[in-house]
Amino acid sequence: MKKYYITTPIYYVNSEPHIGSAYTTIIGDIIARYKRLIGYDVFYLTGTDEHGQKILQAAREKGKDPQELCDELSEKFKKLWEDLNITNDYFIRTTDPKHMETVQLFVSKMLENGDIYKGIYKGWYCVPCETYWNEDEINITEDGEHVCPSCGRPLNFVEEENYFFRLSKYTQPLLEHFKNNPDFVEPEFRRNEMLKILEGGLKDLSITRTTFNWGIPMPNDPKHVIYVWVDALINYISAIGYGRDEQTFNKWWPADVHLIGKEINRFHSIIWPAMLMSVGLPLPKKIFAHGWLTVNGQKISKSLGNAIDPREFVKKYGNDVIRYYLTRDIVFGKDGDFSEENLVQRLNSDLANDYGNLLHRTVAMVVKNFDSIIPEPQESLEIDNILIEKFEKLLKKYYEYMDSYKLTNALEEIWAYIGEINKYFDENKPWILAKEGNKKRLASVLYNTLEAILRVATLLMPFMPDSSNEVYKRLSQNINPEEVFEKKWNVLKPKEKVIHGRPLFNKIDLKNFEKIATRKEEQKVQNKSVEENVALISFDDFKKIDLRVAEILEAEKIKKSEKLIKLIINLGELGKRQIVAGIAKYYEPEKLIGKKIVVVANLKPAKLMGVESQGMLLAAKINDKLTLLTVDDDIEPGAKIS
RNA sequence: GGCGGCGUAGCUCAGUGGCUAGAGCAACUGAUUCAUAAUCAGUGAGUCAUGGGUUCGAGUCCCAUCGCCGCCA
Repeated sequence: MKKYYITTPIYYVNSEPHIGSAYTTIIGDIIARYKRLIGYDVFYLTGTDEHGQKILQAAREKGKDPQELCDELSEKFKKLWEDLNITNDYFIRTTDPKHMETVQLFVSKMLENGDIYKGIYKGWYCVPCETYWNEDEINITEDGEHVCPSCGRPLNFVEEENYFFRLSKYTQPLLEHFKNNPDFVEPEFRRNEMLKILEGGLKDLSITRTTFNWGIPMPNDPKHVIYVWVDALINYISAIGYGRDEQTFNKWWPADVHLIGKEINRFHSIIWPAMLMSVGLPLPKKIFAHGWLTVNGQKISKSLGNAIDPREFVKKYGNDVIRYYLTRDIVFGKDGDFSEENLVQRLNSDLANDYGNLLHRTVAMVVKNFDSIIPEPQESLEIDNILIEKFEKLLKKYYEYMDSYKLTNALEEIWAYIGEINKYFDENKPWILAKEGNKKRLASVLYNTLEAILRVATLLMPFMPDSSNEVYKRLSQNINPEEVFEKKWNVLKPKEKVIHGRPLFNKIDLKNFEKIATRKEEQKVQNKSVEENVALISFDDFKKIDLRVAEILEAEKIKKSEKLIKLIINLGELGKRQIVAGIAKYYEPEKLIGKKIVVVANLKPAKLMGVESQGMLLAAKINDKLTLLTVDDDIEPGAKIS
C-alpha cells in the first residue's frame, strides 16, 4: 500500500487558535481524507509548539507556570480539531519528553558532524518575533529607540555566547536541490523568493539561547537551550519515531508534503532542509506555502485581538459549509478574504440550490412514484451514456487537480458536473414520465440521477464528510466508496429505501442575516482603548498624518442633522477649508469662532449629510464628554504639529 | 533601497501575441413545475489601472507612472 505523510505546522501556543490555523488544518484534512479515500495509507500530523521566550512571557503575564499554560492551550487546539472533525493521526507537543529527547539526539548528530560551533552573538533581539536582527536591519526611532523592523516594537540588545549552525555550508547543496526539484516549494513565486535568498548566500544561524530556560537543553552544554525553531522543525520526524522506532520512521519519512503558511517558508524551505542534510536524512518531497486569510477584509492579528474563533462559524453554519467555502472561494496558495457574505452566497447557490436541492427533488420523486424504493435501471439511452461519460471525464480531472493541490479547481469541476445532473434531470422531464405512466423510463432516469449524486457525494467526501455520509444514509447505501472509483456505473444498489429528510443545506437570507464578525466588532469597540495601546504604528505611519493648527472662522449647524457642524477654518499657508465635525451636541456654533484647534489636514475629503468635509478636527471624548484639542499658546494658523 | 507579483464585467476570478476578451455568482428575459421562489435556456457597448513603445497584430512583450501586496536589505 502506498503511503502518504502530510503535516501542518505545529501551532504556537501563545494564544488561542484562530481561523488561520483552522484553515491550514482543514486543508490538510481534506488532502489526508482524499488520499485515504483513494487507497493510500496516510499519516496526518499536527500539534503544538510550546517552547520559547514568548510563551514564558505569556505565562508570566498570566501568573502561570509555562507548562500549565501549554497544557491548557494545546488542549484547546486538540479540542478544536475534534470539533472540526479533523482526522489527524497524531498530535505532537514539543514539551513531550519523547520529542525533547529526539531533538537532543538530532542536535548531537549535528554536533558530531561538526556543523555546530560556539561563537559570540551580539545584537538586537525581538522577543515577540523570537528573532535576532542585524544592525543594518533594524529601525531607529526619533528618540533613539531601536525597534523591530517586523513588528515595530522595542528591541533588546543582547550579547551572549551561542552555538551556531553552519547553515552557510548548505547554500550550494540547497541550490542544487532546488534546481533538481523544481516542485520542491510551491507555489512557484514562493519558490523564487527562496531561491533569491539562496543565491544571496546563507549566514550561519544562532541556534541556542542562554537568557532563559524554557526550552530543550543543549545536550553537551545544558546552560543553553535550543532555539525554538530548531526544536519545532524536528517535530516532523520525532512524531514518527525518529531515533526511537526506526521501522515506523522509515515507513513514513520523507514527508510527502509540509503544509505551511507563507510566513514560515524560510524555516521550512531552507533551514529545515539544511538541518536534514546535516544529519543525512532525505528531504521532504514538497513544501506548500499557502497565503493568509483576512476576515471580512480585515487582517487577522493575534495582537489586535480580532482573531475570530472558528467554532462560532462552525456552530452557525456547520463544518461542511465552512470547509466547502474555504476551499471553493479561496484559491489555495494565494491570499484570500474570509467573507461571511460570500460564504452565505456559496451556501445558498452552490450547496442548497445546486446540490442539496438536486438530491431533494430526486428523492421526492422516488418517494411518490416508487414507494420510496430505489428502482432498478432499465434499458439505457444515449443521454444516459453521456452522463456516464461526463463523470469519467470529471474523475480524471478530479485526480489531476487533487494530486496537485488545486482543490478549488477540483470543486469547480464537481459543480460543473452537478450542473450536468440537473440538466439531465430537466431534459428527461421525469415528472412528465410519471404523468404518462412511463415507469420504465422513469426508473432509469431516477436511478441514473441518484447514481450520479452518489458519485458526487463520494468525490466530495474529503471536502464535506458529514453531508456525503448523509447522502449515503439517505439512499441507504452500505457500499464501499472505493467502488465509485473502480466501477464504471451502477454502483448504486437498487431496491433500497430512500429517506426524504430535510434539505441537506439550509439557505440563509442574505438580506438580513447577522454576521458573526459584526458581533465581534461590537465587542472590539468596547475594548478599543485597550486595543489602541496594543496596536503600535511606526513613526513612518505617524508621519503620514499632517496635523495642523487651524483657526475657526465660521461655524454653523447643518440642517437636518443633530450632530454636525460645518466649519470654515483658516489653515494659514494651506488656505481656507470647509470641514464638518460631529460636535453639535457639545458646542454652540457661535462659541467656536476664533478658537485655534487641531485638524488632520491631509484626510481624504468625504461628504457628510451631503456636505463636503476637507479635513477632520481632533477632540477628546470619553462617555458623554467631549472637548476640542486646542493649542497652549498662541500660534499662527497652519503651524505643523509633530 | 533592491527584486518580484498583482491591478480584466456589479462581485470573485480565468485568460500559450492573432477569429467578435471568458467562467461562476448577482441582475434581466424566456421555459418549466419534480424540488429549498428551485432547476434549465438565453442575455455582458467591460477605457483588459494610466501613458508611451515594439509588432501586420498586445489584456498577453518592452519602458515609464499610479495604486495594492510579497520577499530581501
